[in-house]
Amino acid sequence: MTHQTVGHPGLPDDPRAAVTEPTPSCPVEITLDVLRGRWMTLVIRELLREELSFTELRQALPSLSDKVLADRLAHLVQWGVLERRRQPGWPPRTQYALTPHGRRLGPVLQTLWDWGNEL
Amino acid sequence: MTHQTVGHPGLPDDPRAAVTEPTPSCPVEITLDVLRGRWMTLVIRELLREELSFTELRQALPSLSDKVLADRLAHLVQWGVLERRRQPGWPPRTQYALTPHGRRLGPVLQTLWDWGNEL
DNA sequence: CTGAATCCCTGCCGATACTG
DNA sequence: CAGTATCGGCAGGGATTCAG
Repeated sequence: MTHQTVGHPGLPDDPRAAVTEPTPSCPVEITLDVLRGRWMTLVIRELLREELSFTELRQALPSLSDKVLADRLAHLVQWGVLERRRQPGWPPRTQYALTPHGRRLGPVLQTLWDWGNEL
Repeated sequence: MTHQTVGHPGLPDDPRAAVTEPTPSCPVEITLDVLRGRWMTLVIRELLREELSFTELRQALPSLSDKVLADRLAHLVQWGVLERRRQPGWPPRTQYALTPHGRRLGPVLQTLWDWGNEL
């Protein structure tokens, strides 16, 4: 963390903390964008336990459709949260594993859990 | 926090941490629901600085429309994040201030900032 | 097995106009 | 001043079908 402004304790001393409209360069927006969308946190939770294949994820989250699962995984790969490893041979198999950056979402989700669990 | 499960380190030992589909009772979903929607984090940021009236918020976030601002404020009041205080007399004036629970969103936003700022 | 393509439905968000 | 009412555009998400 950088140091705090004197006038606004608790807010980062960064120009992006002073924007007056939503912008993709704001770190808070970035994180919320990674987490955005139904099923997203559950997919991440499953992969925090262990790396899984497409089908294993489907079995873990039976009500999640193929299309949405593929969307979520592609989204996370694009953000550098997930690594996708195709296995050669037949039948095809693709393993999904969190990157180091992705694994650091664990504490973030814990923070969200704790606040939501308050009161 | 409660203690951790042995088999799944880093995940809360709570039935709600094992759900297989999105549910409103999950604390993570609760927090993300509070934070959901465009402009929401900026509105909260403004109120973390100091309590403000409707018009002061409009001035702080000029591109935010009346309707959406009213929606966001009502949403936050309903979640117990904001307290709404009507001043008697004319012209009408309504002050919005974070509750203690709402003020604890400061560290949550900081966590989101830090992760999004990584790399 | 691991997706991509398509269709449809819903809910969000913005703009505008209006009221106590 | 502090909202509400109404409308329309657009993107998200689910079901189904098809392909490498």
